[in-house]
Amino acid sequence: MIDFLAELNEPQHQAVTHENGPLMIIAGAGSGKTRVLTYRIAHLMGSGVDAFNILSLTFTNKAAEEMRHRIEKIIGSEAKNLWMGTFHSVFAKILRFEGFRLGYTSNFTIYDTDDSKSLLKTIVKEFNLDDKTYKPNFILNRISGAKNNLISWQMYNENPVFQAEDISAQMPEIGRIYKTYAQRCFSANAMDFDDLLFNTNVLFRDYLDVLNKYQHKFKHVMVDEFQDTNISQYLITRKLSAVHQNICVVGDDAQSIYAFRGANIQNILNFKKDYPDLKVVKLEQNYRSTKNIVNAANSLIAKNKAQLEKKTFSDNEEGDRIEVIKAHSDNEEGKIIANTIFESKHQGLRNQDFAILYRTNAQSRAFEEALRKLNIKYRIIGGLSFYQRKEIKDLLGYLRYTVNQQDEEAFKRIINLPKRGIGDSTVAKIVVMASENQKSVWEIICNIKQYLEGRAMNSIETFTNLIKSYIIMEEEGKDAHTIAMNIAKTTGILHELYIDKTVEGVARHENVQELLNSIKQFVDNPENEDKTLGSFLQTVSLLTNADQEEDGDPDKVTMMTIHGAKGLEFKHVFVVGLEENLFPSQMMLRSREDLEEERRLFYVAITRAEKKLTLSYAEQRYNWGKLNFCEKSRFIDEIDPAYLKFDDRGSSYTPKGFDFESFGRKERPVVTAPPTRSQAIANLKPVSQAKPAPVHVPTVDFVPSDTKNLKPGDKVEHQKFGFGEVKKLDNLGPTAKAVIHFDSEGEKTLLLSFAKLRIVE
DNA sequence: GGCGTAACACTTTTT
DNA sequence: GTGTTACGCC
Repeated sequence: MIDFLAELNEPQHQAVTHENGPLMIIAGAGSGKTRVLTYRIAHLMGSGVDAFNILSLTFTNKAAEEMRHRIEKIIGSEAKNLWMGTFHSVFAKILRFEGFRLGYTSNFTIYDTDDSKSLLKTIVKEFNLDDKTYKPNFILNRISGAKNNLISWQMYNENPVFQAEDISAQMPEIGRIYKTYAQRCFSANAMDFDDLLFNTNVLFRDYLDVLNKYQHKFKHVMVDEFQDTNISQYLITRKLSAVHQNICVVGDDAQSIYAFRGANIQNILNFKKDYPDLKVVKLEQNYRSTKNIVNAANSLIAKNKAQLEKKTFSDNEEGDRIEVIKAHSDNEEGKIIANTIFESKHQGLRNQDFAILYRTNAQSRAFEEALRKLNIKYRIIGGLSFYQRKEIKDLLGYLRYTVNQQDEEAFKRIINLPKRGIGDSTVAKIVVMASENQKSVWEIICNIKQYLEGRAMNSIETFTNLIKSYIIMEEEGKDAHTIAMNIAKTTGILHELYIDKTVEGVARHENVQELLNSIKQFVDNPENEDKTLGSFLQTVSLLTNADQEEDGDPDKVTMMTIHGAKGLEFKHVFVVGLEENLFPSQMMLRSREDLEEERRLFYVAITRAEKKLTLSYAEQRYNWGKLNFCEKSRFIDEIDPAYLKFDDRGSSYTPKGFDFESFGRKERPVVTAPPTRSQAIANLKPVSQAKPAPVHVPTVDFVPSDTKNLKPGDKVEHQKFGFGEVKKLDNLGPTAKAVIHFDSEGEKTLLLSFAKLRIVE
């Protein structure tokens, strides 16, 4: 075996060679953590442990793949058999095999955040609640928090503490929403992200034979980024390693930045209590950054109270002081940083050596524009990912529905797409029918003429026949690419985008082609044994932001949020937007008052830098069309000023060495961006449109905007039927309904979401 | 009933 | 600046 142990320092060596019994590695930033984990697995395999007995949980799928390749280089192709991946992807795989015990089929759908929110929205609407108080984001966070602490909807509704909290938040109905949400997901044969972990816990709790099987399979369990695991994840790993007791966790409490999603720093702090004979190894030497950067980071993190004792240090060169730039505006901030990058390239640095890190995705625009003007190539990680684009989700919707006809979110997305004359009211009727007859939407539309009539029915039959033809292909065992190609063609999605010659239409067509390509790659990849549509979908829905495909040119400036930068390193890092209320974030401070997590986030940002670090802030910033005046972030002042160097360059600053001549005196960007939607519209219409004077229209309180106040006995006015009285309200069904007795028309049942009613005082 | 247009609301971080 | 909803027209 290759002697890779020689190059390790003492604590690293201990961590790698510790074989049996629980182990905790506290790995400071830049301490060679990835190397230790890689070698540790290689060492275990070298001493006779089979690859398929090792489970290694990472934070991104990409990290897992990289590690697998590194191990492969040391130990050989046996590394292919390692179980590696994110918590979500590994346990989704296990649930595919074992989920039938909980009532799911093997091709269950994974709801992403958008699906979850859309489902919550419909539930709120059905309950006739005000969607301004009941915000899907908030409810989802609440439900997610409950699930991550293993609180089922039953437990949630039985516990008066939660109800008291919800009442004080003006949302007493959250318990009921949670219940309905969970039941809907289940009947749609779907799990959201949190369910993947929650259900794994249920599975291991209720089916001891299953637990036993995996306990014996995984002789070694390793968890990377342990500081960012939540209770649910921790319990899974604890159960899995209960037999062999070979659990190895790696983490750094100073880099815990996911408490907002349920990560629990107590996991690290309490780990010792759960494993009394725990061996702890601390990796404290930073090999990544200069002394200046490490010291500055230490001086900042010292302000935090909750942390384990450790002393990180660097034996590297002293390095430059940290530069702090004050800019007049957000756009100027972009220009200055783009210019700095442009100049630094003469000092032998390449694009790929730079990273621009910000707190929120929305901040990327000023930097994009500035970099494009100087013809500097960049890539953005995160933000709206490829798989969140409308055209992609549309095609994926068809794929999902082909695999799982219970998937109502997919149904709602594709039923009238491309337009086939099936409108909202028809869809609403189908949903009502389904719930009244205790059947799934699919069963209704397969026999639609038994239930409803009207001109949309023929379109619905065409639709079901289309889907049926895809299902047959799936049952015949055709691979994912063949089916997806067929769907893209026969639905007309591809054609519709093909004939759309607008800029966006062309881009969308390309995107769909790209998706089809990636499915082809998935099918052609010999490492994927299961080439079915179901298998592809499960992989796709668990891709992380860091898993984005590259276009082959690696020499680009990287832009991303600090959260996305975890585990990465760059020669020169810019941390931008250091303004009070932006970083630390106003939201964070208002909702959780957790300044320490924001500080750790800043710590993570600083420690990404190898040689140089630049901090910047702007005095004014445009946010959603409004100009805001900003103050310098308190975090800059928390760094020991001995490590800082202040610089305020004006907006007239132009980069040295920028050759305007070769650009024809004009800034002529070679990297062209597609015009934005508004630009495209502006190109179509002349600007000379006179705006009509605003007309004052008296507002009328028509339902549904006011349904929350509607109760039996109310006198109402209907636009068409005139005056009447509410007899009965049925808001338990999928669509809220009211039985109203009208003076002229007699009794009528109305779908409230479409009725035009007004409450008469 | 369906579809196009205009006003409206929304901006934390991610699996 | 962008995506969603509501209204009014066909």
